[in-house]
Amino acid sequence: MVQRVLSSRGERLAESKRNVTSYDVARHAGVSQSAVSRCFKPGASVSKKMRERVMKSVQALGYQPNAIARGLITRRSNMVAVIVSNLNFYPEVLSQLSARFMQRGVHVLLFTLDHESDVARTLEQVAQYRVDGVLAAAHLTREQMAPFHQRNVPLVFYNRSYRDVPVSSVCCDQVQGERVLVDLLAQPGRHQSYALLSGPADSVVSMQRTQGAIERLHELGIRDLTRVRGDYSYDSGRRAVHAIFEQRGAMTDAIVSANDMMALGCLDELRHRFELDVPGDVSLVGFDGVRAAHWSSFDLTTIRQPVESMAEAAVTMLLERIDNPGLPAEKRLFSGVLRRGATLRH
Amino acid sequence: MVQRVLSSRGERLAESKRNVTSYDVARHAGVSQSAVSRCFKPGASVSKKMRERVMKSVQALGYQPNAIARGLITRRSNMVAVIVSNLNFYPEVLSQLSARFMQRGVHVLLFTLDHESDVARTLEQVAQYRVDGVLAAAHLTREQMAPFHQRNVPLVFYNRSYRDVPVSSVCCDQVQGERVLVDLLAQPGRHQSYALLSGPADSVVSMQRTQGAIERLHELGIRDLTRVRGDYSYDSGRRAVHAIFEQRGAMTDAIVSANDMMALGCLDELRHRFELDVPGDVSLVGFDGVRAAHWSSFDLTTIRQPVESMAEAAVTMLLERIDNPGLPAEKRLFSGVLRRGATLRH
DNA sequence: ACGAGAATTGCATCCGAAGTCAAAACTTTA
DNA sequence: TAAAGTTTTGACTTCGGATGCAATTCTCGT
Repeated sequence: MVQRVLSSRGERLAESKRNVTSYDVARHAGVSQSAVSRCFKPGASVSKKMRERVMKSVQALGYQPNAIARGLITRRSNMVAVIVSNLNFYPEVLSQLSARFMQRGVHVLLFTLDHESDVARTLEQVAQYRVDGVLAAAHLTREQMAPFHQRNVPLVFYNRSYRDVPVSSVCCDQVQGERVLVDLLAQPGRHQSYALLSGPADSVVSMQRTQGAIERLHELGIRDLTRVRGDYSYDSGRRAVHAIFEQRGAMTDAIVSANDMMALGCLDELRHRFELDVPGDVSLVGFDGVRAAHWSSFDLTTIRQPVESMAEAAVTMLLERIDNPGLPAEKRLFSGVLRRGATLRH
Repeated sequence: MVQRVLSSRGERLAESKRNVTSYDVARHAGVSQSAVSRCFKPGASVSKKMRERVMKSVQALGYQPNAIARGLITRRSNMVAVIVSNLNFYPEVLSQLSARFMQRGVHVLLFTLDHESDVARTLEQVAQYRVDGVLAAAHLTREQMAPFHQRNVPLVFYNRSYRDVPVSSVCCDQVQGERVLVDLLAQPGRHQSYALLSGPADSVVSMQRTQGAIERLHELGIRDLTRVRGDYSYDSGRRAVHAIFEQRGAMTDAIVSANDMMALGCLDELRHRFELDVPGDVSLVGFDGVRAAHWSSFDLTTIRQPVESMAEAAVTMLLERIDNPGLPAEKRLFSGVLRRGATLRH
């Protein structure tokens, strides 16, 4: 009994809550549905009187146009998919992207990928929502991009560039950044023995940074270096110090880390576990310019990625390509900005 | 001439790229559109033969059901809005929420609010997209929630609770957490002079934490304390140390910070600028349990919010209410977990 | 092989807004 | 004031998939 009562009440509620549609507004205002629709289209042919009348009914009924229905007929969802590989690593980027999209009235459908997630299924979902464009801060294979190209859905990559695929991207110049760092480290007489701490094997960014460093070290005649691999995390940075010292004894006096997080892990482990002085005993450089690198406990020497400019560029590129599907793919490369901290020996 | 050719090519492209619909599949397979639709509805009445035939055409044409169109007819967008006030402050939360929603096949429409953003306009957007539910990790006024209640859109708050409004929320018990911290600090003979560093004036969480601390200090007979205000950031933590010492000279030997970020700022400033020993000269506690609090440079004593459990609870509560609109509002309160670091004098 | 009953399929309609086009209302001009 | 031109307005169709219902096909028992 109670159940029956509740359920009938639920039904009545359900009915009363039915969203008001443009038809409801039209009826209330005594005009046609088209008229209501036109009142929400900027630049449409509507008389002042009509607009007032309609708007009054809109207010009265609390009408909100249904973006889903609109999207169906206009074939424009006004949404973009933002795909990020792992939020923890660089939250600023997402924050920047989101703010800039919102500011331009574009909505963000967020997709996060971690190691367990099924990329194919995720991309299927992206496709099903008929987003107007895709901003990917994650690695996609060529096959995975193909559907977007076929459907003419603009795709912009953030910090992933594909040498042979004509796809738009906004990147920080990883190679050049590392070269700058290596040049600093390798000033004559400064350091004897180098270690290179790279990121996960499947990270193109890590690969580029590592390659950039190696390349420049080679050019400078330094071929002998310890190499270890981490996973971009603070903890892996700590572990890496052990791995380095195991390979070389405690000779190493310069560490090049593929990102800041690991560099901070190294720094803490060097100082607190090994009781070494940085930069006195070991010099250390990172890459990214995360907030914590600036903290006075660390004051890390690093290359700061110009996140604001890059986010702005990425958002602009994507929206331009949505408005103008004919635009060719374009790669924009931003230089990182050297931040001289106190983790580098003089 | 070239133009003409290109444009005609463009048109053909444009046509060929027109998304394939269930009608296209139906025609290709020689069945009705309904049949195609049913093949995508789990548990629908479809014969094996039919399903095979349809799926073959689906493969052949690369058909992807249009989630927008589906949403229009089913009145279920399968999207929830996640509203976060500022990504920088606690990225883990968003990461957790996103992963858990995705895992359950629910899509996340992300809205970020900063101080400049127009909350009303943002909420209007949320409403227009007919999301199935809203998860808010941001402060909303009662008036701002009202439309969701009226439309029966479930709303769950993350770490904001409203005393007098029957709205669902998942919170960490800020008050209890602070009491635990204060009890630790205030063990007999440990500290002489307390300072309280609170967060932004408009943060309810900060208010609760601050009140919790004050309350317990009062109960313990400690009424005399320095109070300063920060904005949750590391830098404001650093500045706060100056403000505290200006008010009291350097007497203060216990600082209660309303969050970890500010606590880390304090810690760095105390150690590196004031060359004080923590915990030797000053004890310090934070709140949140952010990653950096665990780093060996800091090893902060704090209360860790059980982010995983809270995220899981929030997601579950929201989805339950979407499936079952009759469920009453519910407030779930999680206790924080004390993390004993090394910033507290013995 | 036939008919009752169950399982499958297709037709028609709906969701809610936008766009097309012709009719209606309003302006201007002679 | 009527004709011609301009602006507004409304009827109808469309977007793409879901669903109630009737028609069809398939099972199975006799």
